[in-house]
Amino acid sequence: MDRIDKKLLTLLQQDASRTNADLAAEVGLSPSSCLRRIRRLNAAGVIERVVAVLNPAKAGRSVKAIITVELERHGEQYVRRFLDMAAKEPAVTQAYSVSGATDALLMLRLKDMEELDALTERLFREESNVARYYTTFVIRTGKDTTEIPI
Amino acid sequence: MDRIDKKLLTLLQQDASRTNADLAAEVGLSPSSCLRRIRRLNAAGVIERVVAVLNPAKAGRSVKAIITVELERHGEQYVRRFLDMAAKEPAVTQAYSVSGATDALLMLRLKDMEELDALTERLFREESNVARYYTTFVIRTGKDTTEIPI
DNA sequence: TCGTCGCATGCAATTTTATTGCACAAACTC
DNA sequence: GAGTTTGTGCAATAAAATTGCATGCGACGA
Repeated sequence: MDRIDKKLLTLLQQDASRTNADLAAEVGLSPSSCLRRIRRLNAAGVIERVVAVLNPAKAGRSVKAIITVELERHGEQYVRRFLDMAAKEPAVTQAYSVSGATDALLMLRLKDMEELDALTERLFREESNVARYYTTFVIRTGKDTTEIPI
Repeated sequence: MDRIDKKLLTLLQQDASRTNADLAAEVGLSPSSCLRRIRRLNAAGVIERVVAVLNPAKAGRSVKAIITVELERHGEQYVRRFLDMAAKEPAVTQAYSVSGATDALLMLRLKDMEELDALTERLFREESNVARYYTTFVIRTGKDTTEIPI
């Protein structure tokens, strides 16, 4: 993982649709050499996947909401069960168990409020071990990226 | 945006490194037709970008933290100013202003605790208009995806 | 210090993939 | 129902990725 690898990772995190020759020129390598580096990064699992990122509004998911959850029973297996259940929901994009006052945090991508209603209905029913939950809405997005500094 | 477009978007959100011919076969189109659809989705901005997603641990960023922030002055321009400042931090992957008891929420990708220390030092200095902030750590990740259901 | 080994590199040939022109068919408009 | 728009598949072409091979550089041990 030298300087060139890091540069490649930065560039690919910003735009993975560029041609290999283009990237090669930018990092100062030949296309073949550049390609071999990228393949190595792929094989090593540093690059986990290459994905298309959609415009949420144009994909009909403009509402972003965050739910913090306090469970009834806090044991590890209960937390895990809740996370598994939450992860199955397509509208849930992130599901974490967290330290602090609450047990879990969910990030949601919603079409409308009805969808939120239906979702909370499913996740927070009587038997679901949830003591309390707090819903907050994202008003403005200052930043939302998948890019990790290397 | 018919059934085929949606299927393409779903597939590309999961893996955008597949060949066009491969995708075309899966959705039941010819390569040329499939390519034109994808290009149309790109041009329309439905597909915002194509990016490489890294393995955080292998990229040396294993700590994920969430900071909720309460500002001193809550006016829109103050919130915006804070978000802009937060967005400039490479370790901040998501920065939102939110409804509810707090004003903003940040999602962080950190190398270690020192980095958190330095970051909070920068973001929450005396003059920064932050009244209070609460840091929580992600213990377990049940789900973390960029995929939006169509 | 010199020789050797391992590894990354660039070039050029090859293979694979993306792209385009074209003719045709379906849907939609007037 | 004629004309227009829009999408489609096929085949040719262009572009890109991939591979084999020879070279060069640095690390390591004799």
